[in-house]
Amino acid sequence: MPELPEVETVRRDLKSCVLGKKIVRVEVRKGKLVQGVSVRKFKKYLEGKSFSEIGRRGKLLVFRFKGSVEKTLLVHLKMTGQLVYKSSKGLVVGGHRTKKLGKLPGKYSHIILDFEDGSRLFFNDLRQFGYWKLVEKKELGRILNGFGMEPLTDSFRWKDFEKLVRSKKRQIKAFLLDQKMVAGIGNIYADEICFKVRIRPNRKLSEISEKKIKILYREITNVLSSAIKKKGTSYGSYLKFLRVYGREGKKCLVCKKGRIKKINVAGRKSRYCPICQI
DNA sequence: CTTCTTGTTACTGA
DNA sequence: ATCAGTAACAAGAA
Repeated sequence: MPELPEVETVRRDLKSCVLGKKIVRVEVRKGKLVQGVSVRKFKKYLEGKSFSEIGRRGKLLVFRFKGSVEKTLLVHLKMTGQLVYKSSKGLVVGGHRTKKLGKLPGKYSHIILDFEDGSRLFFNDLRQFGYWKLVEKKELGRILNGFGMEPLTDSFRWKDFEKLVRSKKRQIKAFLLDQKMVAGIGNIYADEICFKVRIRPNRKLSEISEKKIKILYREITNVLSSAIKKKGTSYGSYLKFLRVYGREGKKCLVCKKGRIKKINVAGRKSRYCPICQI
């Protein structure tokens, strides 16, 4: 499941592959994954253009076109989306190869871009929740402004974060998952951040001390940036560093005593150590 | 066959 | 206004 670190990894990998390459053909196999304009207009808009920059806001990828500012392409991977690049020599970048998603194009390749040099970009999505959306400037602003604080940037300031947290009474897990609060955190990293802060995911923000809020602020940055260094969990090696996610029933790696519990918080499964987390 | 799982959003009701 | 809870989306796993 791609969260901020995975999406950032995709962004960095893709930047070195596709920027500046002319798109010569667009194949849309599942029209419903194209949003904002009709499939016909979508193809027409992309063909002949090239990307000048790839940005990111939370888990959303923002593709800018060279010499054309009226529209921007937004790509959301949701739960099972992948962007896989294949060079003309057959070198594959991104995604994670499994039996089901192995072939390129495969059963789950729904949008395919062909570049002038013979390389290709595949959008694979098993569950088809992801999307490619062409938006105008005005809507782009509206969408990007809808996200909350962007961690790992200078705008993620302690004073603003403290004010935000102090104005809410929700459970910490619900807060971390809300993209309008802090953008980019999903189920895996929310659990991992809660573990690092030693707070149970169902604890209300109003019950957390000033000291722990400061630790929370620091750990959001720490957990996300160290996951990026490992290229994330789904495609990279951060899996080895997970302390609670996917470890329910197992002994806690820190206290060696507690068994990781799994409870429902904010409609999601949440894992925590009943000894380390209060 | 049924039920559960996954992230996000829309909706409802407190 | 805020927040909790739930259905819906698709398809695979159990």
